[in-house]
Amino acid sequence: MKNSYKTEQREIIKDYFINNKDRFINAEEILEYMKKNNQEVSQTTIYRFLNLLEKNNNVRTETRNHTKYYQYITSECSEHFHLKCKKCGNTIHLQCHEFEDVNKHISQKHKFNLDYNTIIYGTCNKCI
Amino acid sequence: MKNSYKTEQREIIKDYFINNKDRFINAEEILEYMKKNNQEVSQTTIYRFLNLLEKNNNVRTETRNHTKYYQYITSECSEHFHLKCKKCGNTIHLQCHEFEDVNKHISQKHKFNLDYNTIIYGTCNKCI
DNA sequence: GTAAAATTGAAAATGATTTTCATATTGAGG
DNA sequence: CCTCAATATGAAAATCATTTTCAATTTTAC
Repeated sequence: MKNSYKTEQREIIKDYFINNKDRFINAEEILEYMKKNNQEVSQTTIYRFLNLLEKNNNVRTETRNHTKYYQYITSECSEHFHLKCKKCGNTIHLQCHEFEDVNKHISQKHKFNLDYNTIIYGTCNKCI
Repeated sequence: MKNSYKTEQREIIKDYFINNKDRFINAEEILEYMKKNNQEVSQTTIYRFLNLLEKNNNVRTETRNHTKYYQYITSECSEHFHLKCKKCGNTIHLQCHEFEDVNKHISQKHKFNLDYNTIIYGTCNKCI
């Protein structure tokens, strides 16, 4: 990461993100996790690291209930789109050529480049 | 609106939304608009009305910089998707059969129903 | 090693939003 | 067109996630 030093705390937080890459996590959860594992960190440090990750585009974010949630962006998930159910929160990894074809169409005809880190919301059939 | 009374203030706020239906607006902007037009409202009332609109699915929302922005949902914009540039904020109204076809595909094969009020983020060619 | 750059933590500050509580307004049903 | 229960309002205080401040510590480049 540019202009940033490696610290043990940051590595642990990053690992926690990677081990929970299918979920969105907020500052409070990280703080609790660190406490449980007897890792000393102040919440200030957590917030600062989260801001850094966001600035460097290492995370997707989502705001619910006045609090910001973060999901680490792994390369394996940066090549397809994600459909997230607004009700149950379940996420579908959309790895299908149909959508890729439309993506190309949108890029060529509409001059717009969809962001793989965008989350596309809707409702899954279970939750209708 | 269910279980709600019509009040002059609410009508004015709603009109303001409709006259700015292509933009996202926050509580502060509404408060300023009301002041300029010598309409008495407390910010409490504005926040309460915004929450009501959200609960009733009358608005799309977006959070930037710790503040929540709202866009009124008009029927004319509830039948196609919206691509929003993360950089310039410009929005493309995606009225094309290609995307509609994929939408059907996603509904049938992936058992997922995209939400027309979802905003799909990316970057427009001007901003690359 | 050393120093400059970056990180840390505790406490205080910020600021958008919510809550409280007392008062005023709305509209459905007589 | 009254009445009353339901709902809306405003001012001030409270909340709470996040940021700032500032002094002290750690990291890494040279």
